[in-house]
Amino acid sequence: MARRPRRSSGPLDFRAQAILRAVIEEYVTSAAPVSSQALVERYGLGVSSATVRNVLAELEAFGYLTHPHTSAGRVPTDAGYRLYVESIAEGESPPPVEQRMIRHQFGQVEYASEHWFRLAASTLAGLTRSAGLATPAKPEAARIRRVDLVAINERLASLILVLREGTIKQLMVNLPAPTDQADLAAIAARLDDLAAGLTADELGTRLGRLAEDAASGGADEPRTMDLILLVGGRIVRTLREFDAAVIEDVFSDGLLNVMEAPEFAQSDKLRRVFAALENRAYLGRLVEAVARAGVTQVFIGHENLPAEMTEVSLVLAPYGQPGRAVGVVGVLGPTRMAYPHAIGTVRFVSGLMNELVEHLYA
Amino acid sequence: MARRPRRSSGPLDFRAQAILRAVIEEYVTSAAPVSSQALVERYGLGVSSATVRNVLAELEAFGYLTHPHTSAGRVPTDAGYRLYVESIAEGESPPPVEQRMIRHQFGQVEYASEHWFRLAASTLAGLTRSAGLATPAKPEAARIRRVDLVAINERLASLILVLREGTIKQLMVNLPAPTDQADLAAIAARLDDLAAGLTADELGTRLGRLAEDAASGGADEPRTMDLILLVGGRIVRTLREFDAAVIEDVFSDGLLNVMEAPEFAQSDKLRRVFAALENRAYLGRLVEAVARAGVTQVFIGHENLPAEMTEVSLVLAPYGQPGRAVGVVGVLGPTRMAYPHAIGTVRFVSGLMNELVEHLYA
DNA sequence: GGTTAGCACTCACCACCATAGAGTGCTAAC
DNA sequence: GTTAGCACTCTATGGTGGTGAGTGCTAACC
Repeated sequence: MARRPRRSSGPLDFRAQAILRAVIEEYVTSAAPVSSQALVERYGLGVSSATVRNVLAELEAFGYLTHPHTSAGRVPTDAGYRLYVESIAEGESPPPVEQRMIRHQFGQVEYASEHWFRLAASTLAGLTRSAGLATPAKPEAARIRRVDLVAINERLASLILVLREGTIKQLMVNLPAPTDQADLAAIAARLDDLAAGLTADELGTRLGRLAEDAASGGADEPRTMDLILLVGGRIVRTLREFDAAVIEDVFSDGLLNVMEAPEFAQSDKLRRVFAALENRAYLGRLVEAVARAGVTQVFIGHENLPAEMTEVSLVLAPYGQPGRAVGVVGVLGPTRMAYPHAIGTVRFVSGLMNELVEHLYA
Repeated sequence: MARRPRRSSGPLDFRAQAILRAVIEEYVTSAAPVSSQALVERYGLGVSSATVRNVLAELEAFGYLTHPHTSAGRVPTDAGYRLYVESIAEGESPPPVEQRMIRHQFGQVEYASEHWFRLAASTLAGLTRSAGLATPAKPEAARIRRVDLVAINERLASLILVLREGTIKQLMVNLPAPTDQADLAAIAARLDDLAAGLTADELGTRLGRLAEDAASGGADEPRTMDLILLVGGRIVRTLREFDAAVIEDVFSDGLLNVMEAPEFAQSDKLRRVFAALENRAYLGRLVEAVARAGVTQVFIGHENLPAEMTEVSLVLAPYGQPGRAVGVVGVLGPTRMAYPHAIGTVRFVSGLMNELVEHLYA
């Protein structure tokens, strides 16, 4: 039931928007319902508390605010936060001093390694006092750069796949018959030739053809050929799994920051937040959505479908090169979050990651 | 202040021990202070509640039990749990059906991969309804099995180290001058020759000698030699770091199980448990102690020094081959834990991991 | 028309008290 | 050494009244 639009063409006049903004900013710092008087005192609104009350009632009618109970102040709803967030697009970037410090820290760290993503997560956590999240950049369809086989013992070998972006997959292969390092090296060389530059599907078809040739009496010894097909099959399967996996890993840091927020003083809420963070499947889906969309997104409270996440918000930004490899960085905090600061910080870090990733494709 | 030892030579007579055991077992299931009457009703003690009360008072004087307040039942102290744990050495292994199921699950999983340790952690978590922990087996001094270099772009290469046990280390190397894959392959081959089978220290001295030879006019082109020394140095450093790291990774699962325990209903306690689990440094130290000692150990409440951990207990068991590679599996739960079950389960899983690891050295 | 002072009303919060019940410690009898 | 019995202690529960914050509404004001 929409009601009395007033004074301006939009559903919400300018003053109402300013007051909504004030309520949110006050609530973000105080964590307590905001009264009309507090708004008049702390924000130069130039009207009396009675007038503010009228506007607050209006904002509540539109669904942007609520009331815990009759004699309490106002609290923003998810819709209120949403409206607010839409109005701040860019956010507040960290001050230049901090930007330099962060750049410096990234310079200190092993390039493109796990440490990189841990650092991104912990930087975000530190700057926003929320939980920081970071996922490695992942290509859409992995391409093989190098195949290697190392004998662990005569029935067990370690298969090493280097992908185009430098990531590595390793797995153990049980050998059907005792095989020494020399034989393995030969097989690895064949596979390296065969697979270099290919995706899972391309390698799959090429192996298929090879198998046909072999059946009609190819050049190779049958035992060698069997091994090539065996290991090749494993490679294809591993790559397919990797491609299918939404997001390989979500590094997180600073969960304790979130848990210290007063809204999680009741232990069941605390538990739910924790469960939300553990639920990597869902987190992965959000992350994927952001990676696909290619723009910074904010998920607020109930917009994050699972029940555990209704009291938290996420700010996620993609980085990397669309079509080649994309990762996501972001923060997770209580819905009562300093959005401009969070958005600005996440954008800055994603920009930084962007620059850094470029070198991988230079 | 020790007091009135009675009836038997030891500080605690047989009946007192039985009652202590009963208190603990009752408390473990009920999570509430145990009254003298509950003990008489549920455990066939053959005496009246008044007699039990006398014994309880005695046990309290010895420090094995406490009182939350005058009119409450008894609760075991850490010392009480300790005495109890000392008396159950072996613990209760899982029933054969479950043992078979677990073995089967391990069979389904990628050999010696990350999944292995995740599975160990989640199996332990599931069986004990606590948090499960597992660390990969880590050698005392890593030995190189294989060195490889893959060009990412002309100024950036991926350095791949395969260690003797099949674990892999990967790092990025910035190249001082543009270098193509062919040159890299040559350098990698030289390093592979040079480093195979060596530890960090051994490789370090060998590189030192090489540098001397080169200074006095060696066979190689100086640019090649520089690169070999550069990359060689990185290898030595990486290996040293790896050796120094107490424990590479602690996989954990089922933290939510622990958080659901009623003793963590207050959110600050919950937070502390969570902080304890996050504090990998300390967990690492305990794990290392167990790896060194080579036997299953139980850490109870205050015995786990940091303040966050005073309300949790750990059961940790080593696996692997002493002197070659050792890892640790275990569980973390509230001090009010079903110790016999936890100990038995942890021992079973560590035994299983032992068997599995043996294949790596077969 | 919008704005504002004033006031009645609502409701969470707190302190206070009384009661009930659980479980002990002690004493005296067995 | 054991036990029945009882006084005692302390928590937990629920009800009560007062306080204060903050609203919503009305009527006057500009």
